[in-house]
Amino acid sequence: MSQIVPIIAVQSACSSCNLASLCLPINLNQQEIDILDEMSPLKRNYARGDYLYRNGDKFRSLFAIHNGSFKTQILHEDGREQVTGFQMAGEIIGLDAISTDVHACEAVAMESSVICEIPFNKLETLSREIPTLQRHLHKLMSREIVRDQGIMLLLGSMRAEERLAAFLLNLSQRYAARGWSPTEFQLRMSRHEIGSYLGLKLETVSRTLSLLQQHGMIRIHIKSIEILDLPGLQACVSGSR
Amino acid sequence: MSQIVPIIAVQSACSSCNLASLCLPINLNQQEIDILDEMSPLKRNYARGDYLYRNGDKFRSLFAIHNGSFKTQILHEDGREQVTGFQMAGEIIGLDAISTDVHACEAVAMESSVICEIPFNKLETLSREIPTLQRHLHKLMSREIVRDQGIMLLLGSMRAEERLAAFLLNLSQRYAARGWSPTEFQLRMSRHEIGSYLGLKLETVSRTLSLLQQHGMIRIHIKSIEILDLPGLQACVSGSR
DNA sequence: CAACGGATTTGATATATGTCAAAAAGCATG
DNA sequence: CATGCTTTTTGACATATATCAAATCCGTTG
Repeated sequence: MSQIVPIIAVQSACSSCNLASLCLPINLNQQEIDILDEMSPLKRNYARGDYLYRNGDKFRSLFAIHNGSFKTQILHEDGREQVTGFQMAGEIIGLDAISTDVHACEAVAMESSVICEIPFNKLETLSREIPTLQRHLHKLMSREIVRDQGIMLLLGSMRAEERLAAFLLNLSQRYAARGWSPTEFQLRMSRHEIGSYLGLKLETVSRTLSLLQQHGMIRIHIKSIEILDLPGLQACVSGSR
Repeated sequence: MSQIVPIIAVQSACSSCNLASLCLPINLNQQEIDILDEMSPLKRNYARGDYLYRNGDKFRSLFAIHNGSFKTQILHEDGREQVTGFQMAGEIIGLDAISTDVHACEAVAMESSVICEIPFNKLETLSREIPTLQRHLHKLMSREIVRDQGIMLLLGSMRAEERLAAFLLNLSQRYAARGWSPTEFQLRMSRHEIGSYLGLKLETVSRTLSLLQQHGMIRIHIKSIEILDLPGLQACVSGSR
């Protein structure tokens, strides 16, 4: 699942939260940074279970995750729901709402989190003045498209074991990109949520994780996971069929 | 699958192909239109099976389909492939390549087609000068994200019959939006390609279409399809489970 | 620390879809 | 228009995942 990449490049040292430093990390000159800082985006706390936005909410801002993590999900009229992503620090959510000025999905905090709100009107205005920012915004959106297509590949053509392997590798890479351990981390989401994301039932998720453990690929206990055999997982994903 | 919408609003009367008229249909004033026309995008013909771009090609332009239709697909290293979309007249492809400056998938003509090439550098420059165009580009990209998430929902939580119903409804809507019959049209793609798109094997696609026919929802013969019961198909998609 | 409720694991079984195979139908070619 | 190749349909059977159910584990709360 190499198509699934972190939404934005990672800031390991992000003390202050403003557009220039965290939300849109790019190389700008001082003058451009000053302009950005004037936006002084709002910073807000969210507790586990809080909604960042809901289906149908009016679109005003993009949201950069300062720290913590979120899940995004679509709700279908018949009650079906599909988790479309798990987002972590440094990633930006809300891009789907630009198309209709209304949020097409909902975002829920998976733990205590801090969010930078980026008013989209301001962002558009600024990106007309700062080509680097404009280009960055475009790449951001395009990367989301590529990520989604990677998930389509996963959902459309991988078996349960391959899906789980791809999922774990993706988490591993994103933790590594943040300077955290790529082999030992806590899953923030339940089996049910993993299942929804991967198009599997929670029992299948549980069974398949047990299987990967039996194969010596991982050690897992509830939410604690240790990856023992990264190349093995990669082979699993690439292992055709 | 109301999430899956046409990529851009449709131009029923598109005699000339330039940014102002077809490729990026929006409301601009005359001055803005003149600016756009200076771009005078290249117009080129493609035969069935021709590649518009391939995996790994350097990204330079977006492509607007003037007429005809294309499929886009991802190739996985192990030979797996996933059709990520079927595009028709008025839709824009290539957005995935912005993220890395390299095309992440390939686009193949499904019939004789005419393409308008839109140099992306010029588009970015122009969209800094024309806010309406900038907003339009953003909506274009966001709509692609929403579309992809709709497919994730389909692949992650629908059964074969529901997937086919959603697929047919989506085609129907897009044909209708172009002023063509929403209930009678030719499928441009093979059962294999439909299967790849919907995460099903071609035999399952064939069987399921036969089933929909038995239920009186459609009349299908090879590539000719007539939809007999639009509400029935809608109920099928929304019919939970 | 006991008790409760939700999450996870595991087992037994059901079912939807995949796989393999063959026939039929359609389409292109000489 | 006869031939051969590809696509589609249909059947029989295999298998991966879903479903239903129960036991266990875990975290929370009083």
